Amino acid sequence: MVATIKDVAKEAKVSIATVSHVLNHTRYVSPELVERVNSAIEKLNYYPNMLVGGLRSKQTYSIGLVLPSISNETFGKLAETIQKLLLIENYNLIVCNTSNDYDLEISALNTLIMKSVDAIIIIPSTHNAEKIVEVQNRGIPVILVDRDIEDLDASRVKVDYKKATYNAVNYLIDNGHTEIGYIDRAKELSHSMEQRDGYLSALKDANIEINPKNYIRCEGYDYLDGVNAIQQLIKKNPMLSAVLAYYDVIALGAIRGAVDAGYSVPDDLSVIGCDNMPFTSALVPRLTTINFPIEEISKAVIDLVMMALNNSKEKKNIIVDGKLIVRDSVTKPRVSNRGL
Amino acid sequence: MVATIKDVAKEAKVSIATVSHVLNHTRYVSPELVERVNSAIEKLNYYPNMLVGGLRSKQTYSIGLVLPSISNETFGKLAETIQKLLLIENYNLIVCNTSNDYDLEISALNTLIMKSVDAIIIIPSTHNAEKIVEVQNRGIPVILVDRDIEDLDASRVKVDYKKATYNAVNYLIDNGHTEIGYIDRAKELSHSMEQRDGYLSALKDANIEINPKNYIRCEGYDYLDGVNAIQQLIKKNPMLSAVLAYYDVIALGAIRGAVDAGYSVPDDLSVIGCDNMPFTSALVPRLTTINFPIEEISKAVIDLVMMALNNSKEKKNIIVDGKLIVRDSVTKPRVSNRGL
DNA sequence: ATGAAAGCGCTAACAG
DNA sequence: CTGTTAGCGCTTTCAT
Repeated sequence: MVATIKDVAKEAKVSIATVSHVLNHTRYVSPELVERVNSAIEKLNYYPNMLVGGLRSKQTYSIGLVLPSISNETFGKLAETIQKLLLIENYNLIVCNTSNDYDLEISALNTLIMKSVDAIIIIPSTHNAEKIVEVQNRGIPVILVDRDIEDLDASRVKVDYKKATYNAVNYLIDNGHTEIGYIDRAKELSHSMEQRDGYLSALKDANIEINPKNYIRCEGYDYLDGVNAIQQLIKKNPMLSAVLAYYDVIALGAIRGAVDAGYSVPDDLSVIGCDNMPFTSALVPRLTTINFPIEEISKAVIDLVMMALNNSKEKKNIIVDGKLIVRDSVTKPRVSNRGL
Repeated sequence: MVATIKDVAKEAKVSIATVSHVLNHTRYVSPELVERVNSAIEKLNYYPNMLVGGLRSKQTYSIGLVLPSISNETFGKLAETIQKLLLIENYNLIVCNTSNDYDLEISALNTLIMKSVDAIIIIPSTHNAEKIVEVQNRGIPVILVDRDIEDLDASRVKVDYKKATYNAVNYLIDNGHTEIGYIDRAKELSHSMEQRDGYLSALKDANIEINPKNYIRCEGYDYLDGVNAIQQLIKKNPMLSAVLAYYDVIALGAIRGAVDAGYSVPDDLSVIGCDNMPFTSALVPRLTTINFPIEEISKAVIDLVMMALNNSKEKKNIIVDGKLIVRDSVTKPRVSNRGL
């Protein structure tokens, strides 16, 4: 039915070894034979089966990508960028969603093991390194992205969230804000700790007292969670003049919630988001946000993957900057509370 | 290094056939042997290699998904939903982006052939059926989603865009609008034609004269393209009181562009989008938009894939509704132009 | 410079 | 009820 290497060999009147070598440029073949093989391939419409390559304990040219969700625009874009770069190197991507669920993460990892992927890129959903270590022990290199797992001997690419958040809060302080809220994620992940760290350090360095009423944790990733969070925050501290959200969609919800509560944004409430998602620059007001440098991260990931694929045992830590994108959602507070 | 079926057989002191049958429940094996095999599997941490199954010309349990982009939130969500449903049936998804480019689509299809996928789900980027027919001829079933290719003998899942757009325009007419703009995509795809058809039919059925000044084609998928489009449209026809955009992000841009031009939305300009992307319900004003029923489409796709995988030669056409989600971005025009 | 043939890990037909 | 064995399509040694 579908042509195999045997058919090509027969058609070209050569051995299958010759066909294989023509396909892979893996030893000298005389021009005439190359020509005959290529015609046969074309005539029979032959495509080599990539899976068997993997059988001979070689590469499968598949890379696994495990992440919480690709329907999140940021992660979707990341997946797409990584895929495009990988394609250049002739690798394919098998994407697995975990929905931030550890069991799903394990089953994703198991699937990728069974699919004999050459490497796994993962945005982990927990701190649990056990399964990842098992994967590594099978000889599959693992690259960690965006979120960290301590004590794991793996290459990583991360955003310097502490610095990014520190800068963002500082920007609010420079604008005269002192009652600065922070909407944090409910789940305790490495980057949340870093971000919180940046928030607290910035306040501390500016000698602003830390007010627990300005801090809230937010359950989900839907804008309604942001609506809810900001309204609670406002209730707890009516003096609140600025707020930082861990995710642009939450910031969007915060704006919506503030508007619904009769606030004007940014005049009554300045808002900063995180991720620089495409829609943020179109909002009214345009959202000031922390950039998530997708291209830079993707390139770094590819570098690390290729390094691992070249059997380098070396591990590398790449840190990228999350710059503040200044737009229109931050102004000076109506009445400066500084010193009150 | 990594355990194979042989190692398991040796460890369990049975034949590899028995191990295989225990793994696949494909013939009776006595409880004692099952027990021994399972212990051996656990002890050796054995995972079957899914790729070899495909070698024996069986299934690979991989399905290909070819679409323009997963960083588009709608397609990303679609990919994720399809993947989740497929996972229940024990299939994995290999996602390929085409960026609406035919050459990339071809190379994606070639890759999927070489990866021996069991079926291909595709949102095509052209009307060209040639490569798809080749794929089918290799025995790989193809399911078309969202966009159509005429004269192709394949199963399909589509939104009734004509009806959806007809309804949306009718809703504007019912609200008293007569100068209704339409921002169309530049690329001529099946669904654009259907949408334009719906737009024109609705106007015609309401005896509203078709005004070419109300129609514009828009190059890209960025919100700035929407900004640009609406500003041109306003310039061409200052009487414009409502506009329909082919994509929520373009609608977002249209709002932004209208606001920048001194319009108030919806008071001066009513706007309807398309896709019901998550951010639309958080916008100020909340966007009225045509729903893209992701769950329903995904389920239909899975049904068709499973049907094809069961060797059914039957082809099926599934049409789903794109309902109008009424929110706050449409009002009656300030001054009704009806009859002017 | 090319071919023959041994496997890669597994399934399934065949044997007992 | 279980084991033996012939391949699946290809890569790679070994031989020529």
